[in-house]
Amino acid sequence: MISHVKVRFAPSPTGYLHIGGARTALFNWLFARHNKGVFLLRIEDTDQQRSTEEATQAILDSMKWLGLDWDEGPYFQSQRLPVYRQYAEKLVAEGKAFYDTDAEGRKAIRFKMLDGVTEINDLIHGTITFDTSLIEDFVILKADGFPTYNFACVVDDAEMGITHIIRGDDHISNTPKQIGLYKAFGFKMPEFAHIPMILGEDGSRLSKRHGATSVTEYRDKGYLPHALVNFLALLGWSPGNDQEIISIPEMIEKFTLKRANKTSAQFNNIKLDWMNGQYIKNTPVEQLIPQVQSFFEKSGVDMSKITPGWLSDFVKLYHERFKTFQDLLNQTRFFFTDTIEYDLAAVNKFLKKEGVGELLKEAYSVISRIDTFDKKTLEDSLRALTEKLGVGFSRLAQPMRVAITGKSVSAGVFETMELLGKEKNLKRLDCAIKNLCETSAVMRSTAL
RNA sequence: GGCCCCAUCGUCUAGCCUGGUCUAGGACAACAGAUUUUCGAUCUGUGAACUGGGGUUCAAAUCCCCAUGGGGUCACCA
Repeated sequence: MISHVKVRFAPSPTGYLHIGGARTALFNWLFARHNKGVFLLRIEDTDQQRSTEEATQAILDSMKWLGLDWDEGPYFQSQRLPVYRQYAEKLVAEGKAFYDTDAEGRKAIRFKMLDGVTEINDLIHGTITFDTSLIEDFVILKADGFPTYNFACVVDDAEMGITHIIRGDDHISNTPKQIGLYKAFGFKMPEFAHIPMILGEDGSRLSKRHGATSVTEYRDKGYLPHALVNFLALLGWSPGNDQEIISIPEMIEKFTLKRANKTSAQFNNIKLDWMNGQYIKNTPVEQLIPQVQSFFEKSGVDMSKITPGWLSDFVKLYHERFKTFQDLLNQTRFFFTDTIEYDLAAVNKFLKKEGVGELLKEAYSVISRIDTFDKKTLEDSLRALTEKLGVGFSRLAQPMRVAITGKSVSAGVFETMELLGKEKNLKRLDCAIKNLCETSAVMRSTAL
């Protein structure tokens, strides 16, 4: 454990919190918690054009949803303008910075970059060397009175006592400028740790065209926050063994920068889905129920007639079979609507077969006579039927599944039928029979 | 283009610092088989990588150099 650790996450509120930012925040948080240090949040809103309050809110919401609680802040740089001005003027007074007017007539303060060699002792990369004569005198205070990123960042990190700067390695090239500032002020130098970026699934920089890239999108698609955190933690860090599912306390206990990677990682939705499925399985049904309820409601499903008992059976039946709440909804829409979508391939493969219509008619009459409509009775009577007719049970089960769910893939057919209820089962069977027996038309989306 | 960073299965990674135990381990995905009323569920299994070239060394995935490839950055954006 390193003593007196203080780290920060310092996003700029120009958009939602994306996956890469979330990972940076997570590493800082984990580092702070592991070392019993302080995690601070600072909003770098020095771009008057692009900063928005909605973005700030979205970032805060995302952090909370992920469970990344901060101990200090959020501080807003826009509220510290006099501080930056004062520091900038100090440099001017000492001859380390100067006023400069550009071609457009804007007057700003520039920092005099000293020529020489600057070394960064990066905790992840080791020594990185820069020739500072290649770096121009950069603006530290803009014409609008706002500081630039490099300046505000250094002033704040120093004033706020940040000991370790953990950030994306796209900031490596900013570091010599910031070190120049630290030296000019005589500030105590922090440690730097530049973690690799997260790339899109095709290996290029993460952007909107990669689909979901923001934390809120994953939340809205029905992912569990702990699963996302677990997945993100493993992107660029490893506990050192073969463990894939790691609890937050365990992550905190094992997190060290020494085990952080240098290589950028490609995001992989498929693995995230698998991981989320693992977390779903490990979550007790009782906890899942309210989450399913609210996700379905938000998605426009009419849950008003759903009883607690039914919902409980429903979640139990699908517990091992869904990866995200959105996935669950996609799999089970046929329960909640009278207009089901038939999968054409499934219809052709199982319904449009010789003798299926007759078989379904027999099943229909058996089912219509069942009074106690539960899976046990259904199984007993339907199996008895196929035995009587001398056909394998799957000859009946498959067409029935398609007729009832519209798909060839579903949970157990009896459990599904029980949950769906007698009336709807009969309606859907009837519809299938009619389509098969009375017309040769292809079933598509059929209103029941 | 200048400067900087990086380089192990398709993907995430272990191993690298402290060369030998690596005929390179795990996970996701893929594929095959099993099971089952179906499956995107479950179980079992298979294929799959040290970017290339030089060194150093008895010995290199591990250390050094070069090449190549990928990424980042060069704003009064952050």
